[in-house]
Amino acid sequence: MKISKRAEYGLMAMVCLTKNKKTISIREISNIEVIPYEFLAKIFAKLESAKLVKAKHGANGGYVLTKASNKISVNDIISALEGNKKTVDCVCCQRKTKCLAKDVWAKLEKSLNKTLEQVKLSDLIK
Amino acid sequence: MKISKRAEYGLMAMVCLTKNKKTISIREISNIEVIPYEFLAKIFAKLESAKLVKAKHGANGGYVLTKASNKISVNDIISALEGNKKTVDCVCCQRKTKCLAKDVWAKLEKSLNKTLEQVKLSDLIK
DNA sequence: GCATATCCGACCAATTTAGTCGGATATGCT
DNA sequence: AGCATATCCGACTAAATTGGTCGGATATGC
Ligand code: SF4
Ligand code: SF4
Repeated sequence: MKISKRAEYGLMAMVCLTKNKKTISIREISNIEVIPYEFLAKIFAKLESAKLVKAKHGANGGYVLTKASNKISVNDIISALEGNKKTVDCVCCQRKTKCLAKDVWAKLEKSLNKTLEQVKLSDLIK
Repeated sequence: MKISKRAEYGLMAMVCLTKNKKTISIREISNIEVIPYEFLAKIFAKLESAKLVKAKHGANGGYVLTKASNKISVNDIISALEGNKKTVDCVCCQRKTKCLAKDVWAKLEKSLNKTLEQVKLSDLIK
């Protein structure tokens, strides 16, 4: 029940991106937010394949958001970065007792997503 | 963002305990729910120090709930078992930018607890 | 006093997370 | 064209966490 560094860095970087509006390079973000450069590069690779940002190669390149910041939710970002999306991997199930816990996890996950879905990137740059 | 086995087993065991009403030993639960015995013992140690269950030593011993099953929430159980309670460990913060992400984590955690608090043990034994 | 329990701490193996490195590829600029 | 500056990509490693084990101490019922 913990947010990974990947997600934390990712969100911070996205906030950074939102504020700047122009293309900004990983190197710059890495300096501003004090995030290991190589690690941040990998995070952006994921964000890109989730189509949340797009890259511009070459000199003066970097990343920009693909959508307006009020169209991107925190949930989008977390989902793109967090590998273990499911709160519990239900292998339903060699156990003798019929499982009731499952419903709890489902409920939890739903409320989790809902909460994170409500918060848009644009809400974070006040 | 994943529920640990500890918590999953713990919840299952508590449900098991709720159904039985009498003292039931770790050994029995371990057999019924197919959970490694030694591991389950450690889980119960934590549940006990959180005062959710109490032990009876010696022959025909085992565990019972300390409170009525409608007084114990899933959140109580998870909290007792999950080490990394905080979704993000905020070391606020050597970063240059003022952090806005923090509010999101706080909000997330709050909604998380609320959701799990609503579900009582007694709701799970239908 | 013995069988059956919980209790306790150290220990270990597997997995996951965080971070690194080397190099390929794409682009802007002079 | 050629160089500097970027992203891109995969393999690799180190540290932390998780899941699980073991040996023995302690408490209790019969
Ligand atoms: S949550 Fe329940 S159904 Fe799912 S794997 Fe665990 S015990 Fe089985
Ligand atoms: S959430 Fe924000 S304030 Fe907290 S440690 Fe991360 S960057 Fe710092």
